[in-house]
Amino acid sequence: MAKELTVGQVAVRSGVAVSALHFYETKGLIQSHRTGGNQRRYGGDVLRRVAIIKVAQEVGISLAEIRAALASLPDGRTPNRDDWNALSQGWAADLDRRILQLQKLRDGLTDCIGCGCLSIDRCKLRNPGDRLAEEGPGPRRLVVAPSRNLAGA
Amino acid sequence: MAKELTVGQVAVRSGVAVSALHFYETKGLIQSHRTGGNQRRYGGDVLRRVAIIKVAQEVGISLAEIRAALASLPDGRTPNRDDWNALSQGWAADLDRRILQLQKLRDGLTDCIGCGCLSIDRCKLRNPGDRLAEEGPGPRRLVVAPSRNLAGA
DNA sequence: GCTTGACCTCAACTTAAGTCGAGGTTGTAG
DNA sequence: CTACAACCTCGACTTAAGTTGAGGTCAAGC
Repeated sequence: MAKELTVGQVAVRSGVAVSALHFYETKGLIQSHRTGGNQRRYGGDVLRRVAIIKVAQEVGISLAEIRAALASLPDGRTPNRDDWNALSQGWAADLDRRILQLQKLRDGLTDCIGCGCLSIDRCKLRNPGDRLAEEGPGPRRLVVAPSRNLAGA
Repeated sequence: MAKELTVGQVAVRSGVAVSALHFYETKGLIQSHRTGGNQRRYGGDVLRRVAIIKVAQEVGISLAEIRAALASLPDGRTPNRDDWNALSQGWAADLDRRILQLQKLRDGLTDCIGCGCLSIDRCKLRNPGDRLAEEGPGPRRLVVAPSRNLAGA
């Protein structure tokens, strides 16, 4: 068997706090088995998983979505290159969408804020791409982080 | 005087919940004066301010940063086009940085996750642009939302 | 002049992604 | 075999950006 890692070792080698590793485990993002004394031991692939988690987070993906994506990895065997590849495909596509959205936003920003046209009702920034189109008054749903559903990727 | 608006009217016309308007006021993002009966009344420019707040949020700017930026607007007079323009300049620049960062991330994603090179120590995604370079083990500072300081804009 | 809807304050709750500390156990080096 | 570092669980705390509700007041139409 490959060498097993303790939480502390994983923490050092992944650059993630022990508390975060515990947290990820409670959220089902990583797994461990326990020694007789109830201490966690990790297989080598946990480092890869943690790396994926951090990269995905940096890209703006929530832990819930990451969990869903990681859940699509094979359960029995160690994931191979194709498995990881499938993951990255979906995220790269999502990233593309997000980049496009930001570009649209940037292009509209100067126009909209700067020029005085920001009229709330017909401004292209306030209503980007028709979303939130016509829902009447009252609170809109929270649209701060515009990441789409990519759990199925 | 231009017509004054109640919170409810501002809520309907801006598409923001009354509770959010109260919240923005406690945070110093908008102001009101009060009637004899202690009810809020807003000037017309509040709609503009709220619009800016929502647009900026969509772009990923925090309320604290928005507050700082709005604080740079003239206090006595109603902000004019140039004032708003100065605001948008800084944010557009920040947006550009963010877009570039995301593009770098996307380019690295397939390479890094897909190809099997994701080695934690020397991966270009795990250490994008040298930040977080060498700080030893232990918890890193929170770097989930990579927006830079733009309060001064 | 009263009823009803809009408004007021304040405190508690929410979610995400963890951190921190207390109090107790394990494992390993000397 | 003992000391001490590393581990365990659990609950409370943090920040952002609000929402929800309780308990009470204001204002406008009939």
